[in-house]
Amino acid sequence: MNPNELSEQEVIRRNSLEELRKLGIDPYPHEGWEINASSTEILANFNPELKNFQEVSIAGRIMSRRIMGSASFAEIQDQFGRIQIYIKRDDICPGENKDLYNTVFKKLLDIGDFVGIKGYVFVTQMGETSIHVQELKVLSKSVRVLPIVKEKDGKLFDAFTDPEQRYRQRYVDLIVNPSIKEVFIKRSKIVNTLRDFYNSKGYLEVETPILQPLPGGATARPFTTHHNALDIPLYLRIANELYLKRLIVGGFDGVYEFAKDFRNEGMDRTHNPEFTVMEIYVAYKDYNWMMDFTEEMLERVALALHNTTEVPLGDKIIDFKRPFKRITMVDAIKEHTGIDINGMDEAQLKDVCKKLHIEVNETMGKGKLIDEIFGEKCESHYIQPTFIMDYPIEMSPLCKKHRSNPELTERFELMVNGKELCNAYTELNDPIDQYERFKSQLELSEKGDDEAMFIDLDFVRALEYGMPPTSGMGMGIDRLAMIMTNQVSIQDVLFFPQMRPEKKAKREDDTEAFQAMGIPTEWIEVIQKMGHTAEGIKAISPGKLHNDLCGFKKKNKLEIASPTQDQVKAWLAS
RNA sequence: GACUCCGUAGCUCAGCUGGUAGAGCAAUUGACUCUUAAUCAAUGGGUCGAGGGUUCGAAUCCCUCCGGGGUCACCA
Repeated sequence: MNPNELSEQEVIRRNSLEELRKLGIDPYPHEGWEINASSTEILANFNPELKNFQEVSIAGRIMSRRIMGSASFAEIQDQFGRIQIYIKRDDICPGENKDLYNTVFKKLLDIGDFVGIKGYVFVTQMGETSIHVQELKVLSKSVRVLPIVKEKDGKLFDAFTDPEQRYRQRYVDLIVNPSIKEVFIKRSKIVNTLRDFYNSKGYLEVETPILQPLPGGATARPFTTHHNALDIPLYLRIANELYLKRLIVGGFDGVYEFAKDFRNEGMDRTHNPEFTVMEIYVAYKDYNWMMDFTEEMLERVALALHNTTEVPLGDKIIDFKRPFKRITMVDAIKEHTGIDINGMDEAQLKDVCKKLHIEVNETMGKGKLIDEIFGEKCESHYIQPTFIMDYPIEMSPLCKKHRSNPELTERFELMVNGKELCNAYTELNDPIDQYERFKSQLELSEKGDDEAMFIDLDFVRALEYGMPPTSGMGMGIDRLAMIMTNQVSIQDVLFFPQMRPEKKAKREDDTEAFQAMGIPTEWIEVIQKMGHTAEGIKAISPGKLHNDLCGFKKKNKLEIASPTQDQVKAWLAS
């Protein structure tokens, strides 16, 4: 069927628009509607003895209707929830004219329409708090049919669960699956809690460029774009680290940013091309201080959301109670493989990898090898929040060398549920060392590592002016939201996860081309309805086209003469 | 990228080893003044994701493509 054609129910709803207008009712009125109560507020606080809520005015979507002759029940859904309304014909139509009830409410309104109602709250014989409607107004008509989800005793019937439709049409998901809203309300609360925490310490929220001439601060493939006036390539940021540290150089002692980062890499349950990262940099601190800070921060978030440090996640409970376990990377590997890699060279590490059945290749240096061992054998074991400390220097070109071991850096990652949640350094502020590190990244890149960092000379210049000792930390907000709201997929904590665009139905108007082929006008119409193009139709066998056309005619009972097989052959031959 | 499963009415789903497309909700018409997955009666609604093949005959079997889910790989 032609996608531009309306379904039966859509036609009916569009007709209702006209019927409403004929009755002098604007289905899309301009003026607002005063709201003095919400569904949840009424349900929580109504008390028949107090006689409160006797003049309520609310607005929302009609989500169900039960019509019984001259009285009806319906459910109205507002921002917070649903409440039942009771409509009696003679109450909303006190005079002779019963159109508002008989025609407008019963026939022209549908599930999904917005209405405003005024009335008083009461409890029905079945014991449900409801609004007795005294005034009803159409606020906005819906001409597309919502999925109908019903619920009884907490059980859902015909739930709207198809992930593709839920993500592509999130608005529908939010309307019919109210629990989805909760996830995003919690996400907002997470961000607010973090922001309040940082502000209470006196740190400054800042904004830094998303369009960057050099994509720095992380190892990842960027999206590339182009600035026309400057005629230069620009990259969407993969991290904001280097800009925030420039601000520390500039004299701010604490800066943070909630940043959308963009990485042109694979997508799966935990990766979306654009995602949100919070990065914070604090002067005169080191990574030990940052571990304490991170613990306090996450404990606060857990308490703000759950009133306890224990957070359910799948079949596990994650406990964010301070302090978290701390272990060095070398000890973590020792713990899970029994092998002490301390002091090993590249060849020895490769042997270890072989013994552990970890694939290696020529481009891998010491750092990468250690990272592989950790990733394969250790990472997934850290379910409860655990700081993994002291990473190999090759993997951390922006991080200060360890104060007691020059092969390591003062870096930690916080593992939760077997995944990285935070990443933090004692920041490298030695400009000479930083330049050398950038240069060795260049060597890695020449060796074939396609995600080694670019040299950012302006950043080195900034460090040359002097940066105070600083510790910085980055945290994936999407991942934090997944943990705190018990979701397994990043798509469930993003309103609009990236999807392949929907295939557009081609609507080419090839009327002239069809005419040139000698096809009669009445059949051109049919061919277009069947979705054929002038080019495409030539690839169809004349026999099949003949059959299809005659079949279409029969099916739709068209009063036009069938073409002969030879005629069809002639059209296609031209 | 590999493997695997899925795509049937507005929605949720049946449809066996090929033989004229089914149900519930929603819709339409009617009944009904406290219902709540309201109920009762009647009615309409589908080129079964797209294209090709096998066959007298394909929603069903085969191939290609499109879209999506899951697992893995790559990637933080």
